[in-house]
Amino acid sequence: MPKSVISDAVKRRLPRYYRFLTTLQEEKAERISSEELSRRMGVTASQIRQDLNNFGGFGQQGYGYNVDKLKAELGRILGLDTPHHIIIIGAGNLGQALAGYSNFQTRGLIVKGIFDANPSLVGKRVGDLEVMPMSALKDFIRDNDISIATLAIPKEPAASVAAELYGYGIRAFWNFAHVDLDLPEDAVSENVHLSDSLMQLTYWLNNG
Amino acid sequence: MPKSVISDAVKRRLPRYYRFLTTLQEEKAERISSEELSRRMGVTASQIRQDLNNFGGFGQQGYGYNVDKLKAELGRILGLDTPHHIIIIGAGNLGQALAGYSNFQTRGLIVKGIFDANPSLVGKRVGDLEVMPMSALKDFIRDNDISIATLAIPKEPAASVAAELYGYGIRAFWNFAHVDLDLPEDAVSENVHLSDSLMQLTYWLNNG
DNA sequence: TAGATTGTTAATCGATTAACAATC
DNA sequence: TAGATTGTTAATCGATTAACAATC
Repeated sequence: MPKSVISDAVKRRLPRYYRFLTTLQEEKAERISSEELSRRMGVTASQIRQDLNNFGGFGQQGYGYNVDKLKAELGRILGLDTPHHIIIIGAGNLGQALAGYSNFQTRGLIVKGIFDANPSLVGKRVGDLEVMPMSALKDFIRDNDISIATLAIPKEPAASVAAELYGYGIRAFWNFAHVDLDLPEDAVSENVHLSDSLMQLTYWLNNG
Repeated sequence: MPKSVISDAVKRRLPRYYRFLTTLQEEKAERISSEELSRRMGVTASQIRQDLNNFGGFGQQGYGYNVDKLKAELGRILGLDTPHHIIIIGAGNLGQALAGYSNFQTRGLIVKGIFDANPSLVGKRVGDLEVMPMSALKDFIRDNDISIATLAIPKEPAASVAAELYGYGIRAFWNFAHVDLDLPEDAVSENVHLSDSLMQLTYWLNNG
């Protein structure tokens, strides 16, 4: 199903479609037209149809899209139909917050472990997890089928920690460290640079 | 200085330039050419020059860009030369983590207060702040020159809380609630939808 | 069937890249 | 001055929107 190449812009819109479909489902809507969805989402109907047709013809002429079916298709495309096991590196405030983020569980995203290099944090309870030392990483990743590592650590250790995790087989990095990771070709990172995001607001406050 | 209209794509790249300039400064680099910067950042030199020239000619032919000057200019454009006062709504894990986020202070972003609707959290110490009740919002905003409100709350109350804050004069919203805010024209929100971001990774794991 | 709405091709728009004259 | 590198215009590329034939 991944035909030719899907542009990054399209990929980044998929979770938003998924979110609106979830809302429609909660409203017990059975079907939705691209026209009606476009009004709700504030994008063009044309874009919705183009985006979806990158992955297949999920609609039906004269009818529109079946809400349940389309949501299931999007979930499948987004990889939400199979569970993913996640670890968090860094048990500071942010790491702890992410460990308890309830939105994940509902999407098959399971936080299996949390680690910290600081011995004084090791053993601390975080939700129903216990902070583990970095020395436990290798075995834990192997034994728990971990596919995503979250980096909730300062920028200085980020590169070497990422390299270590790569060595243990991790290929997907969710990076909150304020630095861009330089990873091998077969790995990918999604950056959440919080201060970059906040600067969009200070920019706007400054430049109207 | 905000000539014509700056595209969103350009605006979103500015913090990344700023970050690389900071690194160059730490390396005591005095000047940088668009060519050398392009190599470091993995973008084209042409794009760098185009982007910067939206705001003015900060370089010099035959020399390149002065690191200190360019960083200062970018900081000014991003509104980092004047302090911004921020409040955080929601003193859960995420709100607390954001309250303690040290990257902000260095950029003139000052967290002045944190609020929660849950009475059992009110009075709790978070760093050197104390959680305040929602009833204190109005006066606090007026007395502390608050320009940005961070929403670290569930999606259900997000719309009404944003409306309340708008009523108190807030025009910039940093939104972590998993919903898109519908704000009046003269306000702006920057969304940080964490699970949307994580889904970029599950997508990738699924579709290579 | 007729009406509605998709899937898809074509047209437009905007963003990125290339090229080069201006100039330090 | 000659060499280097910007600022900026022109060319290309890609993404968005419009249009409409296909079809449920």
